[in-house]
Amino acid sequence: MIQISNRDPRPIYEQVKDGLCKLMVSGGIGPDEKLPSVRELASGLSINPNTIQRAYRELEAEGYIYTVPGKGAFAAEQEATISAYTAKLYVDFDSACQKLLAAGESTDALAARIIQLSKGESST
Amino acid sequence: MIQISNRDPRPIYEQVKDGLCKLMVSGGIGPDEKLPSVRELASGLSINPNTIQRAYRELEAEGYIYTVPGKGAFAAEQEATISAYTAKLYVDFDSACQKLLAAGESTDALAARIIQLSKGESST
Amino acid sequence: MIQISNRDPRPIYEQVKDGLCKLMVSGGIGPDEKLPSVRELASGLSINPNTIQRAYRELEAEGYIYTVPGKGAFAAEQEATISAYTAKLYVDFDSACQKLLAAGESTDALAARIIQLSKGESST
Amino acid sequence: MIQISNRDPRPIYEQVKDGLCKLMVSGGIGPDEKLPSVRELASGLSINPNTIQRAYRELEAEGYIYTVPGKGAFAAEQEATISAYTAKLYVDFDSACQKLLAAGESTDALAARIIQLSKGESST
DNA sequence: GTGGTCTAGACCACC
DNA sequence: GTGGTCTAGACCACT
Repeated sequence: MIQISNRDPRPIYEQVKDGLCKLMVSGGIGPDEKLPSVRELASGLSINPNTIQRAYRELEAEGYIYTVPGKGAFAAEQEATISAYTAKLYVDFDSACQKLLAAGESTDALAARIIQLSKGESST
Repeated sequence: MIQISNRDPRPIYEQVKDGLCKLMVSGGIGPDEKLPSVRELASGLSINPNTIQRAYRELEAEGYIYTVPGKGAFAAEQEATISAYTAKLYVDFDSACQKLLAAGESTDALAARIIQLSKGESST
Repeated sequence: MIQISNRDPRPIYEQVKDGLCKLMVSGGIGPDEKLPSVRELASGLSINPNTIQRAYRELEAEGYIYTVPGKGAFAAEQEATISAYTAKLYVDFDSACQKLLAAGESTDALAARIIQLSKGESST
Repeated sequence: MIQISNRDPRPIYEQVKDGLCKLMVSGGIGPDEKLPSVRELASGLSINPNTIQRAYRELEAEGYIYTVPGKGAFAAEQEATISAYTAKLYVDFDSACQKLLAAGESTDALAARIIQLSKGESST
């Protein structure tokens, strides 16, 4: 369910973090549900376990998950997770909007595009 | 007129490219107008000339400017420049929107935020 | 396997690009096969690593190779590579032919010369 | 009659040399005919006279023209001029052919292309 | 003066 | 180990 691409300029561990975040936010992984183990995910995605480890470590530091030594990693409460995640997304959103507005695009054009996107949501 | 920040995770040459693009798109530099020379901009921004040159080289490869050896670099025709630039910006915009929509945000919330952004627009 | 000559008026990074292209087109390097690392090739050819890296960067920008940070550079799919490469070569070919025809040479003379060249073909 | 382009990567003086050679070879300028003066050509092409001067200097060194101090520059005998010029062109032609043959193109394909070029000689 | 290339060597991020 | 960025400084070609 997590997509890793070498053509993506982002480092692998970030792609892993992003994939797990999406799963937790969209409900694919509920609160307090166990995440796949490092080894499991590593072999499943054909990625070095160290890379997965780093993703988990950072996710924990950012509060998205908590790990119980000897048991594994678990999704944190969704409320906090979601609000933190969407806050991050809004940073990118604001940046993109401001650049487009500065480039002369109208607010109506952007709003129309959003509606269009919400309908034909297919790729990516 | 171009802002360089080492807190920005992007490499310096990309920040320079972005700054110049903005200037050309917003009309700060008209078509066929001369851009600052490599050395000039380098000393102005306290950046190594090689770094500036890389920005110029890539801008030329992407069609934003054309350079005449011995004379300097000049802005290309705006039509192509602007459409290519906004197309790029829309890629980021679409990506941000899709993630937010996937995270459960409503189209109305995004549209409202755009209007809010268009009002409190401070810097270019 | 790559020949660099300072008698060649072309910059070194172009000679490197050309050499690598030839290798990939002729099958010396198959699709998805790993290219020599930047440092390796640099020391092998007694060239500064920065110069090699520029060649790699441009080859990637032109779609001939793709590079995975931390892993190395790999040859792209051959189909696109070959067609793009021969298209480039035909540009030079056409230009040379047109000049010769304009200078009064006959098509038969050129055709005969091609056959002659195809026989006395020595190096790759 | 001479075309100068900033988009052409070749230096201006080479483009001027090339333009004059073509004129002499194609008969636009007959043997012992006077070439335009440096100043004349410079103002006509909106080019620095130094650049024209360099083109003339090199053409003389290569035997294409001869200059009579106080009188101007004149085209040399056509025989020698043409053979030297076509010899140069054949170097490019051979190089282009060899690369294409090495890339797997057939001699027939090249011969066919030449005939095609000789008919629809329009652009460039 | 301009841009273009090259070298040398350092530092960083990722795997 | 890998590629990516940046600096410093030199040299060349063109105008």
